[in-house]
Amino acid sequence: MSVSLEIFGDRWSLLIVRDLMVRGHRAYKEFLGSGEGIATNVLADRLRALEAAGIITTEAKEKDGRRVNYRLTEKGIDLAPVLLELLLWGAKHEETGAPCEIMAHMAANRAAVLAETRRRWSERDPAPLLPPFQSNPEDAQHRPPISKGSKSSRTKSKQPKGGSKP
Amino acid sequence: MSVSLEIFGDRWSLLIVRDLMVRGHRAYKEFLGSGEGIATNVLADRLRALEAAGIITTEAKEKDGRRVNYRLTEKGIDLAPVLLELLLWGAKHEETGAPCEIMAHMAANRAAVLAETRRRWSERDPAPLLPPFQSNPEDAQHRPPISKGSKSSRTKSKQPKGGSKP
DNA sequence: AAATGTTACTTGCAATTAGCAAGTAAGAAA
DNA sequence: TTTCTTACTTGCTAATTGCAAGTAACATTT
Repeated sequence: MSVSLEIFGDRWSLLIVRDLMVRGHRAYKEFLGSGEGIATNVLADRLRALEAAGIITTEAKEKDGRRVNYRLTEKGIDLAPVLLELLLWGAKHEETGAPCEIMAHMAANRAAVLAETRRRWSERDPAPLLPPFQSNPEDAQHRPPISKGSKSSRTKSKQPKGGSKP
Repeated sequence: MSVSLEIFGDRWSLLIVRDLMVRGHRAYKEFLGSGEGIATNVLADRLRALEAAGIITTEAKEKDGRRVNYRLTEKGIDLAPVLLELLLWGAKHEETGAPCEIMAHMAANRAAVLAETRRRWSERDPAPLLPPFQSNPEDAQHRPPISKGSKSSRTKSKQPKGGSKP
């Protein structure tokens, strides 16, 4: 466990993995604008570290030569149970903005949620499994039930406090 | 999740929780000598933060007035699934010194392991569930199979590299 | 083709945090 | 009464983080 925590024992690494896994993030700027505001140098550093640890890969492909595609490896997608338990723990014990019907469903159907997560990964399904939940529901614009996402068309607002935090 | 990672999104907090949960740690110096070598000021800070987050409690009781007893709260013991998945992930993907029969057993019997962990917590069972695994097996002195521990009678060797890391 | 915009980063610097060694106060043991 | 233990704190240095401002490579617009 201490070896594992050397890799993602920090504020950001697991959030990056979560963004890859449950939101549909592929590109650098998507992580940058991802709610909680990681600094760009730290993001670059974490992506490098995650790649070095074999948790993500970076493919510079696609027709647009600027863009880089980040993707989870098998080792990375195997973190899904950890992320799920962390999400459920947070939903139970901290006030996240996560709707409790969804959380109850995920808690009762862990295996199905994990299977769906892995399916989305292997099929490169780009739709987010979960949207970014808002802490204060009045500024949530449209929240789909599950796996039918608002395509993450988020403005680049900085959200200095009380931002999204599933 | 980002709220949760604000609490234990660092190198040490989850290791402290693990020491409380699966090794039998109660006292300050036990954490200090716990293999991976946390600095004393950082340990004091993390214990304070974990207490503030409601994950552990500190009782200054016991007949010896110097000693402080650290203990997981319900919220803290609810982290068991997260820790278990992290342990299993590490055993699968990183070379921890964890014997793979034990890991296979835990992977196949998650519910039983979690039930036993919670039982030990509620009954204040002080015996370690898992010993500190060694990376290089030649300096492992005696490794019990499961939940029948070597009472953590460890020398206070500093283990500067390649130490114990379940 | 030139100018402008995008994307994925660096670089430099201030502020926070981690790590180390050395204390110290309260209590217990010799 | 001295010495030992335990759970810390304090001071200092080194590393890490966060912010703002670049920059190189490509793409798009005019």
